[in-house]
Amino acid sequence: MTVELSATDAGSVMFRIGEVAKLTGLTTRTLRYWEEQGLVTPSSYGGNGDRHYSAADMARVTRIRDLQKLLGFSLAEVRVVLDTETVEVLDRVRSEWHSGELPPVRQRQLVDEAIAANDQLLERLDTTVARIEAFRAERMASGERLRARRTALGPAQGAASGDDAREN
Amino acid sequence: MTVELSATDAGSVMFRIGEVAKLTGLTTRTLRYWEEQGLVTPSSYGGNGDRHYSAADMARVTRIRDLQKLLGFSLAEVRVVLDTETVEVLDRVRSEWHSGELPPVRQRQLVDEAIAANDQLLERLDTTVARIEAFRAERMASGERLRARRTALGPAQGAASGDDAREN
DNA sequence: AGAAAACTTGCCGTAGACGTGAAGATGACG
DNA sequence: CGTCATCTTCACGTCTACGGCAAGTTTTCT
Repeated sequence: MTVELSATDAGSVMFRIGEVAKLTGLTTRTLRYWEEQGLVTPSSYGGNGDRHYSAADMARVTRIRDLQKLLGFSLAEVRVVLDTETVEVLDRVRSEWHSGELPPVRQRQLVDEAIAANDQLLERLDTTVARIEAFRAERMASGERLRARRTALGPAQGAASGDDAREN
Repeated sequence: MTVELSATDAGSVMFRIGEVAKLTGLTTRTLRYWEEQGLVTPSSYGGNGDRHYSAADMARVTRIRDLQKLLGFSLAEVRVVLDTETVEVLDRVRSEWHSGELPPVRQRQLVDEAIAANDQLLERLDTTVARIEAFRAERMASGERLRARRTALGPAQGAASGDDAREN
């Protein structure tokens, strides 16, 4: 049960690709593919090139997985979301550490882009929710009709004793 | 603007594949593919084999599209949903035309199955909406922070070439 | 030490959901 | 009657998101 960790980077805990796979329920192939697509890059590599994932990397991996599996985003869409989040983080770091590393014009541009992307995403979310709600309403009505029909069909008799008489 | 309709079937309005494509935003290839996959079959064919879609067929097409695009269902999953809906329709038809064609036990069974499938679908809709709402809340907060940061960065100054007018 | 496990980089394969012509038949129009 | 727009049925091409194998290296276990 010893969790195989490599802690070469300044004492911070690092995971190997196999561990990340097990912990996230993904495959190593998927992780390499995501890296290939520029979605998540391990923060360091070992001598033979083996990947060392930090806790932050892990978080990013699970985030990608959630966006993809829970929200049904394509990897391209995931990329957009992560990019705006990255801008946000970078912006915070920059403003806290030493504001003014890159020209303010560029800063404004980045933030504006992030805002635009975010708004677009929000819009999409709203229309999607609205449509799903409409569909839900339909299904509710459908369920009402079905239940009415069932009560009209007579009392419960589905729980017969063990051996059932097969009808056709 | 003449909508090309073919009304060969007892006066009921029929659409040709191209019209269905335009009205639904799909392609003719997609419609043929769905038919090939047994998802939607035009209720009649012309002499040279051209497809005639009824209004009910159209409804089924848009339903498939919504299930697929809004809820992220695969065509296999769509098939399941449509099957239970078919049961519901059959039940209505049966009860309206001449109730009692097949044994009530079987009727009850069918209705129960439809109810179960419907409830399952509703559950999935709810969890999906819940996830999206949660994500939406995240993004809203993110947007707040981004906007705060932007106002902190100073007034609009994209004066260079005027491609700045991004406002909502 | 030496086997076994885990990792690496290729590179080709696949399933789902269509796209994209090709080649030919049909019906409407001037 | 020729042309044009649509339709038909193959049949191969494409994109996404990986799966899987090979051949080689490194790490870990005993």
